[in-house]
Amino acid sequence: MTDHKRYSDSELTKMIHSAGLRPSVQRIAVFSLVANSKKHPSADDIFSELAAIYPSLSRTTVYNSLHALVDAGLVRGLEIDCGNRHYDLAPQPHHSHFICRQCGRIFDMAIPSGIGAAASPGFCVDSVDVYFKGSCPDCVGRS
Amino acid sequence: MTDHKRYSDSELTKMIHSAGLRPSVQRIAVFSLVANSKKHPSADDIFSELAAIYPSLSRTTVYNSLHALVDAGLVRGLEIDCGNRHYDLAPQPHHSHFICRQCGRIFDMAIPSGIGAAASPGFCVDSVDVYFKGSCPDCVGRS
DNA sequence: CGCATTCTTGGAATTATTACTAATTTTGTA
DNA sequence: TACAAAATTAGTAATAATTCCAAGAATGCG
Repeated sequence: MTDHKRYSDSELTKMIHSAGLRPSVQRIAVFSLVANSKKHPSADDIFSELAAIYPSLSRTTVYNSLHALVDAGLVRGLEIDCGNRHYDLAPQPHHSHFICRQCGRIFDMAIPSGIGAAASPGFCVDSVDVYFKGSCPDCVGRS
Repeated sequence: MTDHKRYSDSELTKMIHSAGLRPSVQRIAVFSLVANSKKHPSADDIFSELAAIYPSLSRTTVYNSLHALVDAGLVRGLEIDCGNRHYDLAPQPHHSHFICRQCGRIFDMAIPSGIGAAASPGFCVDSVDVYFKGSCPDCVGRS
C-alpha cells in the first residue's frame, strides 16, 4: 500500500465510479485488497484471499478487474518480480519499491527526487519505476 | 548493450572462465549475443537467433546459460517488460532503461546519480534498476 | 586414456496470463 | 415495474514463458 490510510468501501466505490467504471462488488473487493493490503499482492494473492469470501469468484474476474483498474489509472502494476506481477495503489507521481530476494516481500521506499527529469531528450516519459533489490531488515544476516 | 565495444569470443571466453564457469560453445554464443547485440534480447530472441546457427540448441540451454551468466554476475536480467525478461551485459553499478510502449524497443538511459543511497536504513540493497516508460523519439507523434 | 563432474538436450510439467463464450447482472428508459 | 441494451462474470480452453527431469555428451583433471 501507499500510505497508512485505510480506504473504506464507499471511498473506493466513489473512486471507481469517478474513474468511469462500474463499481461492481468484485471490483470493489479487488480494489480494496490492493489499496488496503500492506503487501503488494499479486493477482493470485488477490484471488486466494477473495475466493475464501466469494466462493464463486473466478480468476478471470480478478484479472479483468485489475486490468480495468489499471486502465482507469487507479491501480498500478509492479514489474519488480518478473513473471509475477504485483499491484499497488496508483501512486503519487513517482514511486519506488524494494523486493527482498530472500522472503520475496515488497516494500515501499522513499523516492530519490529528481529522477523524472533524467530521461534523454526526445523521449516522452509517462512513468518511472525505481526498483531496489536485496535483503530486507528481517532477512539481513541470514545466509 | 552497455557500450559500443564489441566483445570477441576470446574475451568472452576469458570472462566466462574467470567467473568460474565452463566456456561451452553454447554459453559463449549466448553471452556474445547479449554482450554485442544492440537490442536487449529476451530469452526467446536469443533462442531464435542461435537456433538458426545451432540447430540442436535447446531452449532450456538458453535459459540455463542465461541463469549461469546472471548468477556469475556477467549478465543482468531486465524486468522492464513483465513476463518477458530481457538481458543486458552486467552493468556499471547502476543502470537505467527506457522501454517504448509502442515499438517495444529498450534503450539505455543515463542514470541519475545518487540513487543507490536512497534506500531506507536497515535494507541491504544489492541492485537498483530505474525503468522509464513512454514513447521513444521514433514513435513520439504517432498515436 | 579414464573417470567424475558438469553441461546440454528434449520433452513434459508448471505457472501466470489471456482469449473466448455463454450466462448473469446491471443500467437506463419508458 | 418491465424491457432492451450494455457491461460484467465465470468457467474452460489456449498461450507463453519458464522450469524440471532424466539421459546422453562434453570437459578437464589425474
